[in-house]
Amino acid sequence: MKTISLQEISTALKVSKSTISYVLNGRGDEKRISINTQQMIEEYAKAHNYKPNPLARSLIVGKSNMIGFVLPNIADFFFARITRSIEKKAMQSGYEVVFSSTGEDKEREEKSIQSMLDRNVDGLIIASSQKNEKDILRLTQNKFPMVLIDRKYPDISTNFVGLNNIGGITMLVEHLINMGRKKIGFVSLNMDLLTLNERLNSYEETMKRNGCEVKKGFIQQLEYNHTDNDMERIIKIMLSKSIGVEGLIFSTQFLAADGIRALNKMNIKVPTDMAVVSYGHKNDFDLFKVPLTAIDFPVEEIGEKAVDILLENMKDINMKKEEFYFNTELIVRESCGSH
Amino acid sequence: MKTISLQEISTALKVSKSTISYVLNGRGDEKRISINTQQMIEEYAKAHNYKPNPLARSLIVGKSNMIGFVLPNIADFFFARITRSIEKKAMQSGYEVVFSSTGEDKEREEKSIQSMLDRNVDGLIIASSQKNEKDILRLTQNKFPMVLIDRKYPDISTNFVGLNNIGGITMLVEHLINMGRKKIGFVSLNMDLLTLNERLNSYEETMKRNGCEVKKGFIQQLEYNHTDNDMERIIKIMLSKSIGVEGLIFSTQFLAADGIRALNKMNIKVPTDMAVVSYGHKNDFDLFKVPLTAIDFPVEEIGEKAVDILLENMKDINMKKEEFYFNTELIVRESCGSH
DNA sequence: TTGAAAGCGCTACCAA
DNA sequence: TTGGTAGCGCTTTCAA
Repeated sequence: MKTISLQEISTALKVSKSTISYVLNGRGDEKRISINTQQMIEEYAKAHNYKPNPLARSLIVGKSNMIGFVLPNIADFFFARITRSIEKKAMQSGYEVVFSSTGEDKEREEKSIQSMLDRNVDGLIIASSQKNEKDILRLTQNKFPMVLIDRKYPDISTNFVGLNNIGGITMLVEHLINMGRKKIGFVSLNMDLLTLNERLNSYEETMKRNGCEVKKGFIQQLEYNHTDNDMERIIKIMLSKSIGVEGLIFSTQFLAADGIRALNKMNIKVPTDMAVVSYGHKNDFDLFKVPLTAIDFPVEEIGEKAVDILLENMKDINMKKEEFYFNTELIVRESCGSH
Repeated sequence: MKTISLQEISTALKVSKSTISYVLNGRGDEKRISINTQQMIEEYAKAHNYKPNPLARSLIVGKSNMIGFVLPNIADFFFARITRSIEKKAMQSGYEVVFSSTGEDKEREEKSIQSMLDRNVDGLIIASSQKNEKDILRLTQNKFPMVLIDRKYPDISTNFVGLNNIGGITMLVEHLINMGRKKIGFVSLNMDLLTLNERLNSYEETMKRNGCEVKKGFIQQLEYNHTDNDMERIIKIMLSKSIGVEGLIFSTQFLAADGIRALNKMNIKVPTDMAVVSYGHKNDFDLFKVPLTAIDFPVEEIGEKAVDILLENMKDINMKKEEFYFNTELIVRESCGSH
């Protein structure tokens, strides 16, 4: 299990540790170590499969070759895909990734960040709970290399990679209107996330701009941990005579799937009785009873871009903050009627 | 960014580092440090939010409070869910998790394992590529705490948590037979994984046991990175007159979704023209055009059980190897006809 | 009841 | 061109 240490190869080769360290760190020429010793050392190291102890090294140089990724939940497919792309991209530059799920909890997010800092990560990618202004501010002020993804703090200027929510929702609303629906409901989560708020605001604005009234009851917000019953309840409300919604926008792909499940159970015909669209895409939307029209967006790309910016930031502590928004794409299927 | 160090609190309090270390590690009474100094130290530490540097500590004690999880791909929903459950369970015992995706690649798996070992992880959970016998053997021989999940080496005795594949496939075959289908095809991946082989063998045995012939062409294996066309091609083959399959078992949930996609495209009616079942479940199978009958299994539980066994193993290096198989559950929907 | 000092494995400075 | 040595922040042995 143990790997050979600098000390051991030093005594074996009768060469000082420092010399070996220089050579193995590619500073042999710079330090003008003779070509012979260099070769000897390198051969021995390779032959004995020497790997420097990253802990010892990290302790002294203050770096770790690790990037930390703090996210709400690794079991969320959206974040799992981002994680993979971060990992891939980071690996290409010789970095490893440590991650930690926070469950949208402030304390756990604080702990995760601190723990990664303690482990000397060289940079941080954070999909924050948006309840942890303190740490984000602290990191920013200390010029610690960091990029936020998906979740942003409006009052703090940071690197950020996210989605063009406004464009996406606009497409959705206008698609529904084009399909002849004017009374459009909006189902979201009651979490205070900027990304969700942007979607809601964009819905309201686009409705107004198109001369569609947003009646009381058109907007419904569910708990993050809602049940099937909760979903049925709010759909029932929106279908009631006084409200009479004819089209439904779900603000996340998970809500959309839950919504379809409820509609099926309540025997409400899509798209005849109710047109449905989803902000966010799932792999099997095309296989649904009524294939679902949805906004898709680049997921892997978010992670890749975040790593790009982070690496830049690691090179240049004082770099200008960069914000990047990916555009979304409307995938039209059959859930709003024939097209 | 920097946190206070032992040295700093030592000079501030005029107490030696060792004393402080003892107290802060809960060995104050054992070392018979006076209650006064103990209190003083603890208060000061709390007030200044002292956190021992995990790197320095790890370097000396050879432990890290981290569990390593090596897996094929974090973007695979199955593994993402397991990762989350491992993380949750580990956290309850004060451990953090580092993970690494290997992409089913032997070299990358070796590297990941070595890197985790170098970082002094206290134990390893591995969903191996099954191409890395060498490391698994080495770890076993060195009595390094480890548990394998999902992927197993038949020739090496290790801790293991997996699925009762045989039971699951048996249910699937017999369900199809009960629904009146005798000519049943089996679609799998051409990867040499024990878990996949078990499913294939179980299919053949159950067919035989029930007096159903497994004709040439009944068994089809696709590349891991197959295209939609590949899937259509093999379905076409199985549907050809000479073979004439009436029911299809897909050996993973991903294959099943791809298969349904192909059947839809080819305009083959499920279940009339073709009954379909999936070994493995996806969240939205119930929302499909024809809700899909599938084998479901506990996913989170695999991770939890793995952590349980690993913690045991970390406590007792010489513990008897434990193998655990979770039973699967048949969820009957409509893809094999009315029930 | 407490402290001094060694040492984990490495890097980096200063000497030689 | 190379080596000695200090020190990263901590734990642990031995001495006081």
